[in-house]
Amino acid sequence: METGSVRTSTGGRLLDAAAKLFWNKGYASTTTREIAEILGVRKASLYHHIASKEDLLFEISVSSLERIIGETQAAIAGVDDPLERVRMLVHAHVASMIADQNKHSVMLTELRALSPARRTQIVTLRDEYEQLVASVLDGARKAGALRADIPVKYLSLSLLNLLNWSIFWFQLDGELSPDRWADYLTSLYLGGAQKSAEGAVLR
Amino acid sequence: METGSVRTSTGGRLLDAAAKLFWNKGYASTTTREIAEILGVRKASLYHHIASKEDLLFEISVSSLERIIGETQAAIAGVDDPLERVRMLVHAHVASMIADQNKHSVMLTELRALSPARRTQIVTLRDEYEQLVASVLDGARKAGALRADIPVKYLSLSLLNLLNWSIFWFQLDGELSPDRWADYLTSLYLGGAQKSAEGAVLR
DNA sequence: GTCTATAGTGGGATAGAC
DNA sequence: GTCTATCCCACTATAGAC
Repeated sequence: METGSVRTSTGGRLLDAAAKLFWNKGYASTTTREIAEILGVRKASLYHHIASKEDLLFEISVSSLERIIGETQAAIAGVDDPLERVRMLVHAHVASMIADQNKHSVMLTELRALSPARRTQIVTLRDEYEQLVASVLDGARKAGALRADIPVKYLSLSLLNLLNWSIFWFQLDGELSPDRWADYLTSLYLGGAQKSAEGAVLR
Repeated sequence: METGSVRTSTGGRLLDAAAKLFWNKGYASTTTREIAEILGVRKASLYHHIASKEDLLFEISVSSLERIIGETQAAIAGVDDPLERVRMLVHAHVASMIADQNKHSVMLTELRALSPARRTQIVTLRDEYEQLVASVLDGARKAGALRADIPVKYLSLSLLNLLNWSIFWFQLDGELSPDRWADYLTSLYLGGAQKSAEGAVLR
């Protein structure tokens, strides 16, 4: 986790502070002064830890994606039942996303602000994750557990829409726990919203 | 449509040009000079048509929401069957969204950049639309067509996630037509991804 | 590792001629 | 309705002391 860069106290808090501001105000509208204020230092001091503001956005994006990829892979490792793999994936995605809500939101919405070279790196990581999701679904489809009349590509994009964009309204302090939301999502995604699906795959 | 403000040639193209740039680069990173360049004028000339850059973002958001509200209401008016109303809503939403892709994307992602007073106005319009969706779903649920084991609030948020965030990867020139995507979405949302749903509500 | 001070740039918006 | 010229401001990043 900490390999490759020194993480002092200020350095460690830097990413979280930046993610919070980038998410609340947007990357371009957040000033280095505001980030420094949260950390209790002057803005010039930031440049001892980073080379540029864009570094922060890049590291936030990488960190968010590596976490979600790692935790999702871990959750489905060793699980054989095709539909159970889907359930595990949904739960891991929701949990990881909510544990890292600011970073994840920023990664999803601020890709445009990165330089082309770094944007490519993030897109590659995203593709890697989308491939993981698609392969879980494709496995379930090949096992006869998922419908075959809609291309896996769109089954996959739909699940990602449901998963990713929950983050914009999900409130940790609300009445809904991450696990319960993951249950709703799984049941709805697999069983549908129709009456006949009532109780489907809800545990 | 044109009531309340004069829409000269430059004025009319202004919103579209701004929406395109705001979507490609983000609101904060788009300069008035770039907008002017597209229109073939100097940036000072923009201020004959608008009072501020923020005006553009506000008008884009209002225009996008009024369109989607209007077209969705029109699509379900006079339709009685509860599930058919859901289908109509999905088709109208997808069509309207894609016809106005830049504006709609900007409305969804740049809310933060508006001043509090104007943000409130946009949030009110969004709430109005979400109420419309929730009421269609609630009608179907009360008619016994939708499951009752998941609160309508979450049935509604899930459908909005599926609908709204398609816009970020949907390509009009791709192999998928808006109507076909709406069919997939309807079938998936109502019937689910499981094998047993195969062919569900697909026309 | 943090500070003060400032360089250097580019932004939104305005003045006033045409 | 568009232009040139410019104001004023805030930003990122750097220099160099401590």
